[in-house]
Amino acid sequence: MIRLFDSARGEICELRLRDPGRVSMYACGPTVYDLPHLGHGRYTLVWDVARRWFTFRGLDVRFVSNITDIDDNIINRALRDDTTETDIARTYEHQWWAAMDLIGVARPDDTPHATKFVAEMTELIASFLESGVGYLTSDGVYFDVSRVKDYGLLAGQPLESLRAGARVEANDEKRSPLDFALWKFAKPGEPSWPAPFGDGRPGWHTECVVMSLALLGDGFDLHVGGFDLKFPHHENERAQAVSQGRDFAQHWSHSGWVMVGSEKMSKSLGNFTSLTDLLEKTDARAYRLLVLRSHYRSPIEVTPATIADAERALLRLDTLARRFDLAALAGNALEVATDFTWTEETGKLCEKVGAYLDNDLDTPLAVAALFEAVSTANTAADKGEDARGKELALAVNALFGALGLQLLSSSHHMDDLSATLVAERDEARFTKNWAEADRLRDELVKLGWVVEDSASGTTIRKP
RNA sequence: GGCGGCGUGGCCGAGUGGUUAGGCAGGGGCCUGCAAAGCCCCGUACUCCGGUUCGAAUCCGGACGCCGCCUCCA
Repeated sequence: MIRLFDSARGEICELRLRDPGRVSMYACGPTVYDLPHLGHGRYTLVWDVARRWFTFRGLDVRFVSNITDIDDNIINRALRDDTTETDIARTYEHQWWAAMDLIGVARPDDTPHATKFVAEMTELIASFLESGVGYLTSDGVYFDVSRVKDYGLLAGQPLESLRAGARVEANDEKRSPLDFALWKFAKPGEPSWPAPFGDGRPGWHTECVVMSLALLGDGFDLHVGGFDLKFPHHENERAQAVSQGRDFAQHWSHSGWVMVGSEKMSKSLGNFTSLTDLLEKTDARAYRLLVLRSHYRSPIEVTPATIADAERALLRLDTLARRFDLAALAGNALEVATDFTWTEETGKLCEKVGAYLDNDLDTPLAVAALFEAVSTANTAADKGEDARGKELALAVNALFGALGLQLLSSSHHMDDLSATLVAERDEARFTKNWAEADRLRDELVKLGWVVEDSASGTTIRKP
């Protein structure tokens, strides 16, 4: 049984499935108007891990995550860059997937694009106008939140108190500052789609409710995203669905944000680091390990220091992979080692790690248990229990693999010169010519290698 | 103002009332020709003030500090 904190209920509860054995899961994807930043990296990693874990548990997961390819931000960016909205969306969607591939986030099963669902959106909006839940103003169509009984469910407070805190609204045609745009009429030169109530473009909240219901159907299992989407975005998605008497997501989960110093990283604060930049100078696996080492609902600091810390921890795992000659498991692919054979000892490890992960995706405890198993494996091998060490190492590899973290035994290819030096050093050591052996080691170090000796000879690796 | 969260050893970061979190860094040792890697040992921490309890980092009350949402935001 998988348990997960539910933002609507405010407690950890069982993830109940509409169809036993199958998980339908939706994550709001990016608006493609800029490079993805570390916050995008965090939420995609968190839910990639969840998806992988569900899959490892034998569940058939259908994961849908959209691309918002029409939005005010895209229009503004196109104006700024003196190009078209289509060009901006295409450019940054490409950047998005490139970053996702680098960071090892598996592609969703479906990636609906908002512009491909406009017909469904206008149909929905028309029905809102008909029922009176939606209303026209001079600049678009708005949704009357007072028409939804339990509006504020996700925000955790009633409509009145939300309204009390709302900031002064520029648009005085809205009945309430909490009402949101379903549709925005196009200004001259802006991209627009035809609609009986006036040509224009859909509002963000309408895009996601339409796409999630279209692909996953009413009452799908799990809707996820970053905490900052909980209100108003997710609240508004839900409001639209329930105002039509439709079942929406049965379970809501939100992931914590990335902090910069003591502030949340966000587009509006302008304090973001692009994921693309990070991945250029860092092993992407370090970011995944950093994310895994904290709980998904807690804020994390991503700084050069915390990344370096994760990189050194990763080194310990790669050293294990090298010592036991572990095969690198599939990175971006969602493959699960279903044919893994557990021994009594590794079975217990799997049980322990699994219990942590089943309980609100407690990756920090799971990772701690795996690091303990690394020590156990090394100790076993040190004592000459090679088979036992190997079994443990294989299990650690399989379980990290289930979380999408690849252990690498050789991440760097040895060039001819280095290979020659290694061979010469083996010869020097064999003949106990220590001076020559040390000289050759110095040469290898100068070439950027870390030299390690063992009974079977010299091995080299990058630091 | 409303709602929610956080405050743990040098750093990062878990924590279900009592028994080792884990990682990184640091110190000592084993191993090694010397190293590296690995292994063993070492820190006795929980913002503050009360309270409950045989016993609290963990529960209750209060104080202080910090953060987030209520506006676009993962």
